Amino acid sequence: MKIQKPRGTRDFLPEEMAKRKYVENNLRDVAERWGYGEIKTPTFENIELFTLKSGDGILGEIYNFRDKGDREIALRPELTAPVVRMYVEELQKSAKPLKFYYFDNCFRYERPQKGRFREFFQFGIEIIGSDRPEADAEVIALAVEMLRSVGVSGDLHVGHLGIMRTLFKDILPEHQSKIMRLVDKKDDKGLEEFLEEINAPDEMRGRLFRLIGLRGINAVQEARELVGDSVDMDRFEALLDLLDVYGLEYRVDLGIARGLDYYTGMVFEIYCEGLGAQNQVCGGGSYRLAKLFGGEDTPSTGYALGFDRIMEVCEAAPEEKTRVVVVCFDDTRKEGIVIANKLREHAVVYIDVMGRKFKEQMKYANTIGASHVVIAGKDELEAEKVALKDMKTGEQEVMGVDDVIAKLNIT
RNA sequence: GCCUGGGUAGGGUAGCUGGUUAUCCUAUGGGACUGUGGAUCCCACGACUCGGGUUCGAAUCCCGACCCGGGCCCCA
Repeated sequence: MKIQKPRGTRDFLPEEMAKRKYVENNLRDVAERWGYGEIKTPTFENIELFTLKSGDGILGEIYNFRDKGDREIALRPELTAPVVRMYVEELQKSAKPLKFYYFDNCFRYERPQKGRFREFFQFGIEIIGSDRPEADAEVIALAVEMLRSVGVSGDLHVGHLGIMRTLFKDILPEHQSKIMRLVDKKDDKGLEEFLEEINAPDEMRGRLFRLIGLRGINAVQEARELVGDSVDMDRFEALLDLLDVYGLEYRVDLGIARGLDYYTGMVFEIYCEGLGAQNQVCGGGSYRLAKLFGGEDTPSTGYALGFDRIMEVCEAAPEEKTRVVVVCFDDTRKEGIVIANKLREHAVVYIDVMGRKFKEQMKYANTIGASHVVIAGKDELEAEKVALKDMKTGEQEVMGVDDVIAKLNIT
């Protein structure tokens, strides 16, 4: 029986890897230019790192195992928690803000479907140490810029959890989180029923429903009327102001709840067409996790891009490289290798390793789409030259290897 | 975990109202061609996802598992 890759995993062949690498490099480049430094955390962590903030309920979605030292280990299901762990463990006293980016694989035990795999890739950034609107705005602008750099445009939705939370500060925390979940799902009916069930005050109910329905430019003003003035309101307004400075198009959506418990302030999501049910390519917000992991309370903001989903929708592709095939004969194979090596300093060079005859080598050059063939035959070599053939035009010319290099660099 | 569609050589397919050696295209390796590619011809390679059941006989019908696609749940 043939061995197959595990469910929800993928192999990436050279052609696709070239494209993925290209997109990855573009994202990296943007992150670097904005002053973010790359970090790498372990592929697996102690499982508490992930259960601490989300409870045991998430165990069903985590790849976990007990190692030989009887430690409970989890393959990382996301990267925000590891980054904060790293910060708490070794960077708490560093100059703020800390700005990191990462690109790595994550694992979740879920039913695979379009844009969702059990091993998937996230490209994300975190900025640690600032709770100011400037940090929030920079993060959002960076997300949009990254997507733009690979030719992806999406709908940006921006919200703020602090505003909604002021509405039900008197409600039990577990009820709050259930409400957030329902809000995030846009399940108005379920929300109505739940509010009924926990006997929420009528007055609060009405305000909540009006709040999560708020959209567009007047949303802030209306929200202010609904929940009153607060630091969060001011910050949110300042944030929107800054988003205008960045020249971003966005939609205020106070109904974003992100389904997660740890976000505390600004939250945002970016959606794309053409991805079916999994249309979110980016999600993030500001949070306070450091304290939970045993550090000082520290504000942070970040997001993760769904790299695989970006690959689904992005058209960007690397330029085709110039390929050159060195063709030789049985009596010139060694000379061919030397010439190929010299040319490799300037181009992508192939040389026969199949023991093929001259004609077959030409054929191979054609199949791989070589732009040029360098023929190293006895006659040419005796004159210290080779023949350069242009595969498009069919023209051929005898010249020295240095001339070949010069010629290839021009075209 | 649930609902739904599907699984035949590396890729794409025919067969699927059960019945010889499972069809064709393409790709790949080799040859016709010994210093000039894309064409043609020939040869080779290579598949019924797995397991059980029904049957004299299963790629074909039934059940289960696995995997893929779409949707739900979930999405830290």
